Amino acid sequence: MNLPPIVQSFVLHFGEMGSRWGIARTVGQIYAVLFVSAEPLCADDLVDRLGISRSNVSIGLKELQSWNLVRLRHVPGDRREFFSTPDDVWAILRTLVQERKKREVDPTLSVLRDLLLQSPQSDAEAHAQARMRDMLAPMELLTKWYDDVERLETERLIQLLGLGATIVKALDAKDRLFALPGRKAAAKTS
Amino acid sequence: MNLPPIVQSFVLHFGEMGSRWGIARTVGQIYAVLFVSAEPLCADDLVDRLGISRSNVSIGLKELQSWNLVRLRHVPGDRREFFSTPDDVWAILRTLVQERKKREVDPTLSVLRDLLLQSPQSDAEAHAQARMRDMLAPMELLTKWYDDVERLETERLIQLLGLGATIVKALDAKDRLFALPGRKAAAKTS
DNA sequence: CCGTGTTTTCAATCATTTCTGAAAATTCGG
DNA sequence: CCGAATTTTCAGAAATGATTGAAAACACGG
Repeated sequence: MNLPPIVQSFVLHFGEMGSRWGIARTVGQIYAVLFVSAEPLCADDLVDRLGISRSNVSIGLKELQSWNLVRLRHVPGDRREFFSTPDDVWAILRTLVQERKKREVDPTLSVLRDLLLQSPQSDAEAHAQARMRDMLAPMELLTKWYDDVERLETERLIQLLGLGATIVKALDAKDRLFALPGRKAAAKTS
Repeated sequence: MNLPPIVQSFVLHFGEMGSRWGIARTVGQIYAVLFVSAEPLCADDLVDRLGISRSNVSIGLKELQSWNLVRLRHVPGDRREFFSTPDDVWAILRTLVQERKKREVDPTLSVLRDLLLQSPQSDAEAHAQARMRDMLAPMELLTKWYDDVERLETERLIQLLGLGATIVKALDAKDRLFALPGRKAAAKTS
C-alpha cells in the first residue's frame, strides 16, 4: 500500500467496515481512497496506491458504479477514465440509503406482503403471518418517513435532524393540555 | 428444512438478507424461525426445523445473544434452554440499531477524530483530513439525532415518524414569513 | 457426587467469496 | 481501418468464513 499514514489508516478502516456491511474489503478501500483524494484517480492510480491487481480494481469500480457511488470523469486528451466521489457527503449518504433500500428493504416488503396474501394451512402458519404483520407495520412507517425526508433539501434535512425529539415534546405537552379522552393517547401518565 | 411453506419462504428470505448484512445465513434463519414461532424453542427444535448441525445452532444462538436479539427462557422442570424474540418489533429494531451503532458507527467516529488530531505531513494528508472533517459532521449530527430519538417511548417515536417532513414545511413557511436575516435561531419556541 | 441430558468448544472440512494473471475486447488518435 | 493504450472478462488460486462431528465441559435431579 502506497499511501501517506493518515490516509492509510482511513482506508484500512473503511475496508474493514465495508466487509462488515457486505461489501468486499477492496471495494471499501477503493472508495476510501477516492473519497479523500484531491483529484479524480484512474484505475492504475488505485492499483498503485492499494497494491491490488488491475482486474480487482476494475471489478471494484464497476461495483461502485452500480451503487451510483462514484462519478466518472474524462480528462481531455487522455483516454483513461478517472473516478471521483461527490463532494457532498449528504449526497453520498442519500445514495447509500437509497440503494440499500432498493436492494434490501423493498424486496423484503414485497416478500412479506406476498406471504401475507397466502392462506394459512395451520395454526403455526397463522401465527407466523400475524408476526409478519407485526414486522410489516414498522417497516412501512419507516419507509414512508424516509420517502418523505428523502425529498427534503439538505439544508432542511439538517434542520429537521437538529430538531431531534423536541417536536415530540411539544406534541406531548399539547396532548396533556387538551387531555383527550379517546384511545391510546396520553395513556402513560406514570 | 422442516417448516410449513409460508414460514420456510420467510426463513429463507431472512437468511439471504442476513448474509447481505454481514450476518451468517444460518444465524438469520435461526432468528427468523424464533421470530415467527408461537412459543420459545430449544436448540434441538432449531436443528430439527432448519436441518443444520447442533453446533451450528449453538454458535448461532450465542451470536444472537451477543447482539441482545434473543431472550433466554427456562421452562420449570426442563433442563433445556428455550429461546424467543421480543414480541415488540420496535424493541427489536432499537436493539439492532443500537448494536450496529456500537460496533460500527462509534469506532468509525473515534477513528475519524483520532486521525483529525494528527498533523498532516503533506498537502495530500491535509486534503484527506478536510474530507474526513466533511464526513464527520453529518455522522455527528445523525448520531446526535439518534441519541435523542432513541430515548422516546415507542408511541412517541411512531408519532414523530408519522409527522415526517411536515414539521420542516412549517418551519419553511415560518422562515419565509419572518425572513430572518440571522442563522438557525427560532428553534425553541416552547 | 454420579449419571444423564444438555450445551460448548475446536480442529477439520466444506463452501463461498475475493482476488489474480492472462487473454480478449474496446476505444480512439492518427 | 490500424495499433497502442486502456478496460473488461474469466478460469483458476487464495483467502476467508461457515459448518460439521466428536469430544469436553457443564448442570442438575437423584
